Amino acid sequence: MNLTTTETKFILHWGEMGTRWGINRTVAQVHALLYIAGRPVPADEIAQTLSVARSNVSTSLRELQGWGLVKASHVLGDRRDHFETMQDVWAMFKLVATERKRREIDPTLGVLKEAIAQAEKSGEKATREKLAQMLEFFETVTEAFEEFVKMSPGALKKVVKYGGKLQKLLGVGT
Amino acid sequence: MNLTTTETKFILHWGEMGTRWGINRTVAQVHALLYIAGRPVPADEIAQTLSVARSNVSTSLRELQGWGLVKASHVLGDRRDHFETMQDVWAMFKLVATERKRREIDPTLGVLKEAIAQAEKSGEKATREKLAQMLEFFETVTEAFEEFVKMSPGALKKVVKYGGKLQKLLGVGT
DNA sequence: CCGTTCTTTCTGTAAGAAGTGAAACATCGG
DNA sequence: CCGATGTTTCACTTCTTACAGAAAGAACGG
Repeated sequence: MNLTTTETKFILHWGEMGTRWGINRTVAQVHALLYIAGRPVPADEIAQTLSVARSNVSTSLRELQGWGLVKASHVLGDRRDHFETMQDVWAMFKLVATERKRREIDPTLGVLKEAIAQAEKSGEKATREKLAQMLEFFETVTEAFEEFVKMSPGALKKVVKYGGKLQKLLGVGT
Repeated sequence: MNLTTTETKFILHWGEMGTRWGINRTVAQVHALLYIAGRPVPADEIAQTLSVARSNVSTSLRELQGWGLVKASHVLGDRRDHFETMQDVWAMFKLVATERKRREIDPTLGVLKEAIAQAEKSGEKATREKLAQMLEFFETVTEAFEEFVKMSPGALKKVVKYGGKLQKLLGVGT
């Protein structure tokens, strides 16, 4: 697959973004490539296009499949696995966000709850209080987030549009 | 400073969380420590408590100050700088989120816009369209996010509480 | 000023993550 | 069942980042 300069620029940037958010550069690049391609691509073609080892692509694809971002598909007359990603950006985001919540936020909630119980038992009042505040924050944001990802993009846009008014309606200041 | 097991557990977990989100482990630990301490702490005490090099603490504090999360303060009769972090979790979150948006999302919007213009010029219709969708997504989410951080925690809770009803009110499905 | 205390910068080392290529493994057609 | 094709796993290398410790740099007290 031959990339135009535009496509290359996008893929490289996407890779950088990935690293900043704790996602492997190659993984992010593979995903970007599949998004741009918009069709099932065989692994070796990905490797060639991105100039990375075939094995590296294999690992990255497995990772992406683990996130539910990529699925394997097949093309008639071709034994090779092909891979494609969803073309709906909002759906992509939901997947990743939900999965990260599950993998990272939920365990954090657990740790906080445990720590609070422990602090309670050993009479560490100040620490207990701080952890409780943190827990409350996480719980609120988590719930808000869950409402958020339930929305359709259209709904989201309306909420943004009327956001200020809604806040007034609810009688809460900024 | 002597940490209880509860505090240690929290600080270690916070460090891990940091690494998963592209934040240096020590930086995150220092921040957690200051949050738990809830009072100005001198750098050498931080180093001792976390068992890291004094220089490492210095770098981490500088980083945290860059995020606006930590500020230096002074204690009468002590020449050493002391450092403290805000105790309001919501405020902390706002700071970090806003700053990350500035450092990472905004440049991404720029790259996308450039790439779209370029794709337009060179007639890459499909690519242009995909990038445009991505840009639209980012813009919508960014706006939503801006409404979000404007809210007080109280407002947020109400929105969560009435979230479903609001969506119905707006006539948008899930 | 000069010694003391505290802070930051810098350089080398160590730890960790990412990536390659070879080898093992699987699948399929004939 | 065997050769061909495609995929994954694994051991090793490379690259990056984090960290420690030394040295340099400030700030202050006397």
